[in-house]
Order: sequence, then C-alpha cells, then structure tokens
Amino acid sequence: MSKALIIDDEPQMRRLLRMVLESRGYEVCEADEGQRGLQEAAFHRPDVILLDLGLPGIGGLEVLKRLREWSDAPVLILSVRDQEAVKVQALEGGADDYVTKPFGSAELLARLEVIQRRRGTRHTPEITAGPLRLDLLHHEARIADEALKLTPTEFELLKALAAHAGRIVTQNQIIRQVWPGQVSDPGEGLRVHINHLRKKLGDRGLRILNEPGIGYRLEG
Amino acid sequence: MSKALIIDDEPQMRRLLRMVLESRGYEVCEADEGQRGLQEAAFHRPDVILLDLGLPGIGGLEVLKRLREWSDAPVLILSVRDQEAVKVQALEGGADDYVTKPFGSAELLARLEVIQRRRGTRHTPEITAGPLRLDLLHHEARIADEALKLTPTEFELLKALAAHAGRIVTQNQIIRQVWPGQVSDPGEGLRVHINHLRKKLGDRGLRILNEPGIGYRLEG
DNA sequence: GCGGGGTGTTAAGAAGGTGTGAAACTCAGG
DNA sequence: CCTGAGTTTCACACCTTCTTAACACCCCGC
Repeated sequence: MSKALIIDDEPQMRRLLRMVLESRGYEVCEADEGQRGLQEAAFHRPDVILLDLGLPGIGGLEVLKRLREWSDAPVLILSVRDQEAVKVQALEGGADDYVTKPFGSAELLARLEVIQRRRGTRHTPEITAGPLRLDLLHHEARIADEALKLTPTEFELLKALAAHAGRIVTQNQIIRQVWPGQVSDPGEGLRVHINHLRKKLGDRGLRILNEPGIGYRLEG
Repeated sequence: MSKALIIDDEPQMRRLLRMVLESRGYEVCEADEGQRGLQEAAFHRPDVILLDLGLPGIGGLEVLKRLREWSDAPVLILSVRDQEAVKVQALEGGADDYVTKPFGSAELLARLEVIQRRRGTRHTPEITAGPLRLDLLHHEARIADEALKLTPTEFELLKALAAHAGRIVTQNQIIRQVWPGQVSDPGEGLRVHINHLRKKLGDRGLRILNEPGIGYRLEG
C-alpha cells in the first residue's frame, strides 16, 4: 500500500483528491500549507507527493526546492492553466509530472502510477552501501546499527563516496560536491579528511581505496 | 475506548446517535446547544465530535471556529440537504468530514473511524520521549509527572526535538518549525533557547546534545 | 641509488560554531 | 504609563572543526 501526501490549500481539492486516492487504495495524509507539507513529508515519508503550485505562504516551487534537499519522492504537480512558465520551473526543479486542473481521476491515477514506476517506488532519504547506512535527513551514519560520529565535512565526503559505492569517484567530483564554489582546487585538505574517515571507519568491512591520479573508491 | 461528543438540538437525533455510538462501544456525552457543547468539549476532551450545523443560538460554524482555537479533535459535521455552501465553509473551517441527514448507521460509523484513524497516526495529542511527555493540546510538558514551566518558544523547540527523540534534528529543521517564515536565518537566538531549555530540563535523565555544525539531539 | 609525483600522517594555527550571561526590545495587562 | 514575561540581540570565552603546512612514504622510471 502506497502512501500519498497532498499539499494543497483548498479543502475541497484535498477532499476530492483524498477520495480518489483512497478509492485506489492509497494511504493519504494532507497538508494545507507548504511548511506543514514539508514536515509531513519528513514524518510520513510518502511514496508520492501531490503538490499544488498555488500555495499561500512559501510557494510550491520553494516547497519543491526544500523537499529535494533530502527527498527523492516522486512529485506530481497540480497546476491551473496559465501557469506554463511556473510549470516548467517546477519540472526543472525536480518535479516528475503535472496535471492541469480540472483533471479527471483516471488521468490523475494513471500519471501517479507512471511516475512511481519510473522511480521504482524508491524514496528513501538514505544511502546504503553494504553495512553502511547514511540517513540524509538526520545526518546520521551507521555501520551495522553502530553510529559513527562524523563532522559535517566527513559526512558529505562519505556521502559522495557511498553514492557510487564500489565505483571510482574522481577527485574533482568529490571536491565539487563537498566544497561547492571551488573550481579547480588542488584538493589540499581532501587527503586529510580521507585520513580521518578511514580512522573512523576502522576495520569494519568498509575500506576507502585510492586510485592514484584519479580518485577514491568505497569498497564494502 | 473512544469518547464521542454529540452537539445537536434535536433530542430524537441525539437519542439515535447515542444508541448507534454506544452500540459500537463509544462513551457518549451530549450538548443541545453550541455554548454548552464547547464547555463539554473542554471538560470531557472527546476523541471525536459530531456537530450539527443547524444549531440555534451560536451556529455550528461558530462552534467549530471557537473549538479549533484550542482543539484538534476530529469533527464530523451533521448536515441536511441544501446546505452545500455551509458544508464547504465547515470543511474550510477545520471539519474533517460530513454526513447528510438522513444517514445510515453503517456510513456514520465508517466515517467516524476514518477521521479518527486519519488524526490518530499523526496529530497525536501528545509526544513522549523517555520520561518526557508533551501534551500538545494544552501546551504542557511533564517529566515523570512533574510539570515543566516552558515558554511557547521553548515548548515548540522541545516538541521539535522530542518528535525525533534520539535522532539528530538539523538546525534548519528546528528553525523552520519554531520560526516559520524565516528562510535562511543563521539561528541567532536558537542557542539561547537551547540554553534555557537545558536549564529547565535540569538533571532528570534528559539531555540535549549538540552535534556541531549540524543540529541537536534529545537523548533520554 | 636518485628524484619526482602522488599519497598518508601528524601537528598547529585559523576559522567558525557553541555556551552563557546580560542588556535591549516587544507587547499585553494593569 | 509602568510592569513583567518573553524574545531577540550582543559580547565574549570556549570548544570543535577546517585548513594549512611540513614531512615521511611508496611506487615508478631513470
């Protein structure tokens, strides 16, 4: 059973959506405003999010932006006609599809299933690599349920490596991710942080290997 | 066992509702008029409220409005046909669902359970974390039955931490929840309130730990 | 053996985040 | 207008983290 989150300020629209979704077997939660929508998303980890662009307070685009900081959940935009420009912005900002009000329930359900299948129903705000689990929402790292105490830079670095676990990650790629804004930094301190990470990882089945002249590889 | 409050001016309707509800195991209390309904709601803290829109004196909408100033209890509206406009107003005013008179007992009970379950998972009237208990409805905080005297900000802050007790809560997450509307505030005063909270928590098995550069964690 | 590029390790100063007390400000109630 | 609770701002000491620098090392080709 999939969980869906509705973020829309109009109670009638929420009610309509809830009926349609629940009739199809979705578990539904709602938010009437962007801020609360983000909280609900963090709390319920919905499998799909229906987001109205015309929200009061922080707008739909802003909600999407903040959501995408930690969540990969598929997002279906609900828009009215004459919002073409904003719609494009939303799609560029990480939305998966949109429907234009008014819409039929059949169309809505169809698009929902498409974007969920496309994403593979994966929405986890975490990265796993062997025994390692990174909780991006809480900035927590665990190896087999044992918490690691990492500094922000170390966490970001490990995230970069774990996102492509088993494959080489270029020094440039790492630097761009950990130190945004730097362009062609020689990566002075990178070696130091790699060193720290290796010590903290210890001997628990995870190793950071060096590929001379290229970058690093996380092996588990 | 759930408590239900009936607010309706027709004695026959109250009698019918009471029978249906009690047969399902509800504990029932009644009010024949809006003002009294609010008093009953405050006194009995019902788990669900059945509210007739066609009340004499202060109308159903007004009752709902005043109720929502302090209560999150799910409200089921009882309406007659040809009250579409008012029904919509009620839903916008915070009602959870409605049934149209005349209605079958099966439909009534089904809707009751839906709106209770809907509120039940999330809108928990309280949050607990170890010895700590937060009563969200009355803004009361207790540690092992000993009341804490918290300011509104401190309460909201503790709520944010307790909702994810044991896990890190990012500074951004805290700021967004406690000071909605701020965007990228550096969180000047956050440290001060954390300080106050720590003093008030004292040494009672609850600690607020800092994760430098990331956020805070409530440990119990 | 020697030198050079890249890497691992360590230490220390620089930078930035945090704890804390007190003062300034806001705002409702008397 | 004053008062007091609550909130925000400020200043400064303190601590963690980041960066920088220095040096040892290891693998190569020469």
